[in-house]
Amino acid sequence: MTGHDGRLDKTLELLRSQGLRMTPQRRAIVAEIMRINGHINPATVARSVQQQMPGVNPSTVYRTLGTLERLGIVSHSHLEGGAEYHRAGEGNHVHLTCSRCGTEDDLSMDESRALARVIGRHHGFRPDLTHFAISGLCRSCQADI
Amino acid sequence: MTGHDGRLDKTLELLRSQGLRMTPQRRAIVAEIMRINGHINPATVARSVQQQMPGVNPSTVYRTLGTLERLGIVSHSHLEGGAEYHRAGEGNHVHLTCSRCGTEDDLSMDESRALARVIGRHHGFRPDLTHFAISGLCRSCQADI
DNA sequence: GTATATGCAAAGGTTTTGCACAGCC
DNA sequence: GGCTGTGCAAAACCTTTGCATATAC
Repeated sequence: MTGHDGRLDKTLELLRSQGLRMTPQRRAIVAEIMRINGHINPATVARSVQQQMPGVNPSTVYRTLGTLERLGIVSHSHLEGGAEYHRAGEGNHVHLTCSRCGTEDDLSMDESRALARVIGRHHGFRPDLTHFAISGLCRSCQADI
Repeated sequence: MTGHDGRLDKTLELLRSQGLRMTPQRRAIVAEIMRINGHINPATVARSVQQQMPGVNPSTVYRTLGTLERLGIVSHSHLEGGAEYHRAGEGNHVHLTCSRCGTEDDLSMDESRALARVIGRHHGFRPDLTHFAISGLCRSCQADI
């Protein structure tokens, strides 16, 4: 059980309670979004929805995602717009980026290993430290808020 | 001190040692890439370079990044091609994505907190668990390799 | 001189926006 | 009927590729 239906129903209810209209397109798009586990890619959602309901325009999907974000149902990370590179030799340690001031910091090798241990413990999941990037607030920005 | 110059010099030396040619454009692009801390976004690099050296074509930047990747100086993560959304309520736990089979898993709240503790310990950095996405290999894909 | 790097142009994909029309309430 | 949501079309942006030209060696 993944809880699709529960969260779908709750979302539709919220939309209605906000006076938003229940069009077939919106219903299909929201259902698809709630069906997905993990990351929600707009273009992918657009393709999936079009398979069961041809003629749904991609712009409708983007607008629906915008609406859901305004309501706090989803949020998005920009990921700076596309593919990203990082220096290869530095992949062994984890990058911390402050989302407020942009400062970059790194975890030491030991800290990175500790982190990988926590992640691997119960899942057997081996994180790729090369692809690690964690955003958050650095110490001084926390103090400023 | 961030070590721009050191890594820039080493990179240029490596390029030369590979018989690659030192054009002004390449020099400017590599310098910009080595100047950046954290993630390197091709389009952003293209814009920065064009500011100091107008007329540099974006395709040159992409090709330079490809060259650097072939030499092992940088590597890239696809990030699935663009902006991504996730359900807001679920931001509290960390997503694990298997880069081989695409399976998605999550850390429990407790595990997420343990992870945040490791990150915060020596840096005072408060990670934004909403924006967390870790790629790696799940247990069964590790076995397959 | 030759092999390589660049610019240019075209094409494919993603995302946004204005406008007219359709359809939910 | 009024207001919202949708489709369509156009445009902006990112990225890749082929080809002719320029240039580092």
